[in-house]
Amino acid sequence: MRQISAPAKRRLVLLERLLSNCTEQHITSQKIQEATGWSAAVVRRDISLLELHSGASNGYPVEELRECIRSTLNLSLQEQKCCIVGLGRMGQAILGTTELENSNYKMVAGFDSNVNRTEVLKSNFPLHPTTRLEYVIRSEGIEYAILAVEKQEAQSIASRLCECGVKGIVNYTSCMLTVPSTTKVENVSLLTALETLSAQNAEI
Amino acid sequence: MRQISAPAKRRLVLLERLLSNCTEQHITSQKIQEATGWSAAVVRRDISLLELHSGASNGYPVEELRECIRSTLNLSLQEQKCCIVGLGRMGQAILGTTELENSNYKMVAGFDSNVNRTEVLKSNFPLHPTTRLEYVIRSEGIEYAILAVEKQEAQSIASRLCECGVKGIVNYTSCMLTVPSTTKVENVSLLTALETLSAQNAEI
DNA sequence: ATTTGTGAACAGTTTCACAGCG
DNA sequence: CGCTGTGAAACTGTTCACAAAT
Repeated sequence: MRQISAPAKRRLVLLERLLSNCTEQHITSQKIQEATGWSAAVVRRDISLLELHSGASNGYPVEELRECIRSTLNLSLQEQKCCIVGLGRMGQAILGTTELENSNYKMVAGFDSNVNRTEVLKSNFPLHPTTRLEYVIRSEGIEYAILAVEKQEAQSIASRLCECGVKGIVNYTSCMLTVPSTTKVENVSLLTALETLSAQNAEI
Repeated sequence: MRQISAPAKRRLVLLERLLSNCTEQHITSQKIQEATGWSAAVVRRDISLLELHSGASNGYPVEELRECIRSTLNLSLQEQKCCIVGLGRMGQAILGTTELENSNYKMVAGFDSNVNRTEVLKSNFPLHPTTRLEYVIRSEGIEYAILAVEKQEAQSIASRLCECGVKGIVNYTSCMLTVPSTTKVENVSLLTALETLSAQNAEI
């Protein structure tokens, strides 16, 4: 067997985040159950798909497990290039984030259709007018985009991003994007997240 | 039948977002398939769980369907109160967001452990030192929290939020939170989202 | 002794295919 | 007559329970 289902992949990504803050040397499926709420059986099944085979009578070695998740799920590739499109309030907050330091993701470009912003804002990487989107993404080989534009622009920018081969979009807008199956979308808008929480709490 | 699965709820929330930007009067399951990538059969099954029963030979009436999703999934309740904890770069961006205007969510409080921030920052709702978290959440009846604090504080603040009965947390930190099953978490950190995209793109 | 790894049973979700309805 | 709604089948994911490993 060597086929990791989508739900298992999502859990493994979160497990890797959990392990990154873990101070113990070893961790058992039981401990992971307590921390995450997933059953110990599902945890063991997920991890077995990684073909780690070093879990023993004292549980999984934390660092080894973490490294195994990272390599299997392509979380350890060197320098995956990202860009941010839309430099309004949200985009500016992301510009200055330190969250990607020490990660494999590197922000290499920002875009906004308002040239005033691209000229005035300060950042560690170049800011361009949105007209240069295709050129910069192709020449830099950017694989991931963070979408933080106004609602009205969201779908058209998303389509342009897909067109130039971006593999994934982190969608900070509350619009549902239509994209080809070659591009993946993660919806992280505040409104969508709140509505998802409400829906989960609705007992039906 | 009257049991909506978690994946179906997630899809319905996104479908509601799609409908909110839809200009047509009617929409068919086939059209929804083209926009979302979900199969027409799964769309019909999801919608059938709502017991709308007004789909006809020209598809579902958009406004009626949208309202039905909203009422079934508790998206139409009046004024669900939210607060934001952590007023750093990300928190400040959320402070000023207009995304929740015209929604049922109302931001009513902000918290930060740095009193300088709570005194200096401008906002349409009161900002408090984090020591007042429990008091304000309980007295205001706040149900949802947006977590945008530093990594080190994330788990302890999350536990305090659960303790005072918050039903859902939108987690902007890249930490995996351990919470009781009475509180739901949506992880929307940039790093987690990027890693989830990479994992989906890894062919295993 | 404790914990993993995994066949086999089970539960849940999606797809198929078509009857029934507007 | 096109489109929904839904049994039944197919598939996917989860849980159980225990043999294997250290």
